[in-house]
Amino acid sequence: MTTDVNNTPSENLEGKKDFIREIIDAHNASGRFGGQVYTRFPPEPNGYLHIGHAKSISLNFGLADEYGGQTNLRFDDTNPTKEEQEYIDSIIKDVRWLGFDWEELRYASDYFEQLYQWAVKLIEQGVAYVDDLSADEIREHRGTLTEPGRESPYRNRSIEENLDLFTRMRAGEFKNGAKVLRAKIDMASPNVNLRDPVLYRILHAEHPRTGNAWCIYPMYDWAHGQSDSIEGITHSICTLEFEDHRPLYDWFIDQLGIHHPQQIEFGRLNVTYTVMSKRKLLRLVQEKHVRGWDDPRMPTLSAARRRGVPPKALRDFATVTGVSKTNGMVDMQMLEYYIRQELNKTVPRVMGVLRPLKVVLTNYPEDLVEEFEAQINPENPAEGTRKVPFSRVLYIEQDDFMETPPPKFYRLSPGREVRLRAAYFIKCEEVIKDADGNIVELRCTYDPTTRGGDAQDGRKVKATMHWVSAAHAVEAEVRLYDYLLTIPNPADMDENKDFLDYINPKSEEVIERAFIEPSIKGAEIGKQVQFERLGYFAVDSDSTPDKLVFNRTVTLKDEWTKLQKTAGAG
RNA sequence: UGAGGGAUAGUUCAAUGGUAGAACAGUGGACUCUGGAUCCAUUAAUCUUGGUUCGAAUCCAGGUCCCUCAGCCA
Repeated sequence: MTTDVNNTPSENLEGKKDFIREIIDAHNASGRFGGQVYTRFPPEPNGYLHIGHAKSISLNFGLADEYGGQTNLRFDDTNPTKEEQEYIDSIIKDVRWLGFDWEELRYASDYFEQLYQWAVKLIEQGVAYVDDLSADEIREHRGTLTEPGRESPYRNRSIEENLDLFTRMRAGEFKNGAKVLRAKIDMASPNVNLRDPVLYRILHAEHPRTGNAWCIYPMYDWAHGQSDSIEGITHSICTLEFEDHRPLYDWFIDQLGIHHPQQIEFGRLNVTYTVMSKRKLLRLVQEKHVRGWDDPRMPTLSAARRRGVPPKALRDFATVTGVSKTNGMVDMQMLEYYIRQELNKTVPRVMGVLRPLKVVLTNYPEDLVEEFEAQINPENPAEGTRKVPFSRVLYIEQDDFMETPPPKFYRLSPGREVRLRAAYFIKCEEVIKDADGNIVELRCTYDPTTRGGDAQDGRKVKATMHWVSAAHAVEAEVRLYDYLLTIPNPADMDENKDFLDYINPKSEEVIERAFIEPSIKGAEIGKQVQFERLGYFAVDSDSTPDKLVFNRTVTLKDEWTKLQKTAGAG
């Protein structure tokens, strides 16, 4: 049922059980569900899945897998005014991409008829009634957190009248908001969810799946538990904010006398420097602060895929952050660690120069072109080598040269010798500047005896740098991504500011003309590589046959940048 | 001020009456044809006050702080 989920860190967490697994063990010990574990992932199709969902998905599918059970994907599509087919499609795609496959694909809307019949049953049992109060009046009657509510004047209608009215609600006799069906529980309950919750509202709206078959739609509380029950779910895992709903979840199921799943709540996963609420993500998209749901800066799964994040990194991240009853804020660097870990093992190396500085090797023959063998992945030599052409005119990274090098700068500077990866040692002899004093070219010499990068005399060099042959380089656009926000926790912003005020202006930087070694030619959309010394990159969907576009998935860890930052701060 | 939850290194999790540990982050070092990777070392925590106990992060009592709930959203 699950696929491609081996070798997750959970293997290293053996013996450590979180509270959910302990509950399941207890159920298995008592025989409550006959040893069965059947879970479900129940998104509402009103937006794209994000990293927080990845945790819920991994948990639900992972649990079932561990206990030899099954998991359904179920769309909680009970509110047609907010839901769209586009979201259904993207969710299906994202769950698959994450590496999971479901036992059954279901929709809450599959159960509309059954839910309706059960509502009728509740009316017949005298525990549900049609209320004519307006939304405002209902709110007013509900009381407050500290004061009990008051009963609706329509609360004690006869069963016959309720049945008649409910039938006519379904038949479309009433306008939106004219009536609702409510459960008759306790208007004085200290838990406001039990103060006669609404079961059905009238919504003359077209549903993505049921079209115009219905004009009354069940509320979450009425639909969710019963849907779980129908599917034979044993453990209904949801987030903390539903704790107060559990008594209601249990109440409905007990009234109906049907299979009773156990609702279990766990803490949401938040990550620093981004936002995770659907409302905020929707604003980012609608107000065009990003280019779409899959803009690589977004925390959505489709954005992660586009940016080049391997699904295994997300799964490992979900596993290692654990499950508890605290709503935590995990450091984005934790996620980045798992992204790097996975990509380092699996992705080929390539040399690419983002900000080119021309280097002319004055003692290298004009027309000579050599080809060097460079390892595809030093982590896995079995992958072999690739050929990289070398010639008299090269590009190196501007950052790799300093005319007056500060302490601890190991790279190229006048008179200093460095290694060009897999090629030769070169030495900087002369710096060429334009009229404004900008460095435009370096004149260097190479040492032919260091061919392949090894010095015969055993002399050492402090830096090995990436490079690209000017005549052979492939031009590409490269998009560098940084954190979406300038502050780790959006909750820490000034009260009179909006989270949009904290969008990182450098969250995206576009380099129009970068130079990549020719082996990159023909790379397909989605192809992941490491640009040596720079980071991991993936070919973006904006690429065309004529022009490659790369997204930086994540940088490499970088001691030098860190040194500069700490020096700048001090 | 009603109800329901929560509080352990900077962060996320362990420890379930018996030596407070891991991962990420940080720091120092080794190694290196990626200032990458890897390896080694290291800094760093039980919200608070009492109580029970030979022994408390864990049990009990009081306090403090944080989160969620008053949609015809989910």
